[in-house]
Amino acid sequence: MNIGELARRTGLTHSRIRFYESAGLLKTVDRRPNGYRTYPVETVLVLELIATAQRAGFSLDEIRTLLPPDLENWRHDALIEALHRKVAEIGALQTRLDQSKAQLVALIDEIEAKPNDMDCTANARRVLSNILGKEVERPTMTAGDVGRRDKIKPGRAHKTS
Amino acid sequence: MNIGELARRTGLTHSRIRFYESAGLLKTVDRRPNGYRTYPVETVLVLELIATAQRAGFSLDEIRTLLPPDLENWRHDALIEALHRKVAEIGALQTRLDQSKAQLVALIDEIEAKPNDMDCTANARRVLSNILGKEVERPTMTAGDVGRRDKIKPGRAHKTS
DNA sequence: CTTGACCCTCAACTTAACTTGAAGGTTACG
DNA sequence: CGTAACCTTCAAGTTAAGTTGAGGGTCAAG
Repeated sequence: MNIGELARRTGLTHSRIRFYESAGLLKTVDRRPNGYRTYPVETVLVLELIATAQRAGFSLDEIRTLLPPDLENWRHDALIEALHRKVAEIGALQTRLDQSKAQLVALIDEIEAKPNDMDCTANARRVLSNILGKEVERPTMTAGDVGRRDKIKPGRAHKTS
Repeated sequence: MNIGELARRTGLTHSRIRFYESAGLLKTVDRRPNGYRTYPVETVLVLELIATAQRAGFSLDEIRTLLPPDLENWRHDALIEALHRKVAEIGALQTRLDQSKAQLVALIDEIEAKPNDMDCTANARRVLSNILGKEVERPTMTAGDVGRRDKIKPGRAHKTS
């Protein structure tokens, strides 16, 4: 079949299919005398497999190294190992996401838990110091002089401000 | 302070800090007579805040629209809303990851659950047909003729093969 | 013979978030 | 004075996974 029909059957674009070929995911494609690419039916499966693997989080690079030249001759051990690795990777990502989410939720709570008698500015400082885990100094003197403490620590190789 | 010390204090690279400035995250930076950038101490906080927000999944674009010109004057409502949106986004991503992970685990099981009396080729077909949710025809005749069924459905505008 | 639907190649563009490099000014030390 | 450690700008490179466009063949119908 021509690339147009393959595209229709798989839902991919022409350019994407050609790109996969150039990326080495599609092993030498046959040509008709006029130069048109011609594909065997299995190619539909291969492309669907690629798309599925991508959705599962595999990069094209990973997919290329795992895809066998022949759909029925998988490198069994490497495949199983890659699947396990990917599961672990997803797990790690989930852990990070759990943390991020918890942090965001905590932040929301904290912002909304402003004591009635506290003004917004003070609350901003309070929240800020909490999320960054450090003291946030309140600007005391006329703004513009903050950080203008020159000549402190004349130790070699770098000045402060 | 100079960019070098800011970099040391935040753990970011010089180039990254300059990049943030050019990306509009750092509002006009003061210069010394010699052209060197000079930063007030708060910049350390701003940069740490940016890094933290990034870790939580915010893009620089999002961060820019949320960062107030002044660290103590947040756009409260927009911020809260953005935080809620991000939490929801993370939730959606987690759902997708759960699915991917489950699919991968199922795939591993399936590959390893090959009946003793089935050969690898047949198992590959079985597994393949399961993950793609369709029948995978076994190659019957001499390979090379598969998909060469011409002239079926002569419907206008595109030929098969 | 023209029109329209196909197909081809190859280079350049896209996005995000930076990095790298070239070319050069500034400052401090010895 | 040299040199090392700073700092400057600006352009171009990086990665992934494609997309877009220019310029040009092919093929069947009317």
